[in-house]
Amino acid sequence: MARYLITSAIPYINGIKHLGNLVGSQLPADLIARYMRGRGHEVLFLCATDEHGTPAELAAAKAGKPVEEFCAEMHAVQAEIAKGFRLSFDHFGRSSSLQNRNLTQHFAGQLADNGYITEVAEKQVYSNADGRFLPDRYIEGTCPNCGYDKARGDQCENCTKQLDPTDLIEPRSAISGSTDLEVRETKHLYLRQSALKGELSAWIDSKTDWPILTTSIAKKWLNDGDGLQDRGITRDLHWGVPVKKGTEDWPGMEGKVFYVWFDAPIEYIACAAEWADANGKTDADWERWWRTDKGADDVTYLQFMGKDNVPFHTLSFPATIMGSGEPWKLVDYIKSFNYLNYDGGQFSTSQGRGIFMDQALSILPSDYWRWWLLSHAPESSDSEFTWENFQGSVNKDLADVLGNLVSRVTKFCRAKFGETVPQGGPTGEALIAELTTRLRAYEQHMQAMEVRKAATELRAIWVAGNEYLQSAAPWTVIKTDEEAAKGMVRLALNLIRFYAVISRPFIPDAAQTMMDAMQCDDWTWPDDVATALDTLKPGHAFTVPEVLFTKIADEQRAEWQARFAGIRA
RNA sequence: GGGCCUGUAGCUCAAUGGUUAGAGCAGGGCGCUCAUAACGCCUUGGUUGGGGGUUCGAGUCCCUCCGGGCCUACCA
Repeated sequence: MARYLITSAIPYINGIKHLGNLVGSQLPADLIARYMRGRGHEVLFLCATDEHGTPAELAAAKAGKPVEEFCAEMHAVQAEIAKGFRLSFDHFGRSSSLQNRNLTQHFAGQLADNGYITEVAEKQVYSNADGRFLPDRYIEGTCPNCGYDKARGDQCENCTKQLDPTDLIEPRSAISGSTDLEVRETKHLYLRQSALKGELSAWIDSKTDWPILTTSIAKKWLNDGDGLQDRGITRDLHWGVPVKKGTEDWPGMEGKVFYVWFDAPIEYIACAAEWADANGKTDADWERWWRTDKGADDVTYLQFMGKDNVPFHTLSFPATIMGSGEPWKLVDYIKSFNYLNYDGGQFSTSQGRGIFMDQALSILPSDYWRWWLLSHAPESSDSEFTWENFQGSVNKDLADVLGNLVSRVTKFCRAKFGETVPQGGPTGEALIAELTTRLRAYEQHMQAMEVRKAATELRAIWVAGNEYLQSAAPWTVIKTDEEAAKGMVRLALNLIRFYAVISRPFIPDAAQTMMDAMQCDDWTWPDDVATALDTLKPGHAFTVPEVLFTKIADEQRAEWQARFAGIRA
C-alpha cells in the first residue's frame, strides 16, 4: 500500500466557480483520489478556499458585509457545491485559518533568517477616495498607444501593449472612478527567488515525466530575459495574513499583509493541520504527510491545477519550501490542464458566461457532469463544451451503454429466474480475457493520470458487457439450455458489481446505485477479473434499480442552451 | 514584440520517426428482441492547415506562411 497526498488548486473565495474551473483542478484531483483509495492506497486529499486579496475585499464591500463574514459565507457555499459534485476532500479548509496564518508567518521568518527576503522601496498608486493602494489592473485610463479609453494599468486590452500605470492618460480608480490618485512610496518584502534559481532549475530538470504544459511554463519563467525574478510577497491591504517574522513583529511592515500567492500554497500544508484539528488528530498525524523527517518519505505528492497556476506551483511555492531550510515535502507530480471553452468562446466569471457549478447541479445530477467533463478534460489543448456534444455523450455513454446494460440484465433475470442470482454453468472465458486486458490498460492510464484515455478505456469495458450479452444471447439459449442461460445471467449480474467498483472514480453516485441494487458492499478492486466476477454467489438477492441515467431530450437541451447563452442572472 | 501550446474524418479525439493514419459519435446497411426506440455486426468518410526541406521512411523532426489559444511576473 502506497501513500498519496493529493491537492487541488484552491478556488478563489470570490463567487461560484464555473465548469472550466472545476475540470481544471478539483474534479481530476477527485478522480485520482478516489481511484487511489479504490486501489487500497492511503490517501489524504485536500482543498480549501483562497480567501485573501483585493477582489475579496471589494466583493465584500459590494455585498455590504465585513470581509470575514463574506468569506465565511462563501466558503460554506463552495463547500456545499463541492459536496454536490461529490468531491471527496478529506478536508476543505480555508486560507484564512489560524493554522495558515501561523504557518505563513513561520515560513516568512525562516526565509528571512536564511537570507531569502529583501526589503524593497517602491512607488505605487494610491487612491485617496478609495483609501487604498491600487494594484496596476485596478487603474483605468486612456491608452497612450492606441487611445482606448478603458486601458488597464498593466496592459491595454485593445492593443495588448504592456503599460505602467503612470503611462495612462487621465488615470482613474477602477473601483470608484475617482481621479484623485497619487504616487506614494511604500516598502515591501521580496522573496529572493533569483538566489534559488539554480536549485529550482535542477529540480525542474529532474522532472522529465511531467506534462509539457507544466515544465515549459516553469522553464520560461526560469530562463526568460534576465531569468527568474524576485517576487513581492507583501501588500498594502487589510485582509490577509499580517506580516510577521515568525511570531515576532516585523519593523517597518506594520499594517501590511502577505500577498495571497504567498499564503495560498502554504494553505496546502496548513489544510492538513486543519484536517488533523477538525478530526481530533495530533500534529504527528498531519506531519507524517508533509515532513520528510517525520514520516513523509514514502508519500507521493500530486498537485492538480489549471495552467494559470503553474508558475506559482513550480517556482514560488517550491522556492518557499527550499528557502525555509526545513524538510517539507516537495511536489512529485504536477498535473496541469488547459482551459475549457464554452460554445465558441470562453467561460467567463466576470461576464457570467457559461455554466456555473450551482447551475449545473440544478439541472442534472453530478455524475452527468463528472462523466462529460472528465472524458473531455482539456489535457493536451483547450477543449470545447457544446450542448450537442454533452447531450450526445451523456445519452450514448451513460444511458445507452451503461445504464441500459444494467436494465436489460436485471430485468431479464427478474422475469425469468426471479430476483436472486441463479445457479448456472461456467461461461465467459473470452469476456474475462478481454476485461483483464482492458482493466490493466485502464489502471495504467489512471496511474499516469491520463484522464481522457482512462475514460475511453472504461467506456470500452462497459461496451464489452453488451457485446458479451449479445453474443451469448441468454434469451435464446434459455429455450434449449436453461442451465447455460443461468450461468450467463449470473456472470452479467456480477458484471454490474464489477462495473460499480471500477467506475466509481468517475461516477460515484451511479456506482453506489449499482452496488446497492446488487445488495452488496464489496468494493474490493478486481485484481483478478475471474474472481471478481464470481463474487455474487447463486441465491444472492438483488433488486432492479431505477433507471440509472435519464436521457437528455432535444427540447431540454435547447432550453438550457438558450438559458445559459447570455448573462448569469 | 517575445515564449510556449495547438491545427488529423461532419463533430470530439488517438497514433515511442516505421505495415494500408485509427477510435467514439453522427451518416448508411444488416441482425437481435432481454433492455431506457435500447444492444450487436458490417460500412461510407482523410491531399494529417498551405508550401518547402532532412530521411530508406514524416501526422511526428527542421524552415516558412496561415489560423486558434495561453503566458508575459501588482488579478487570482
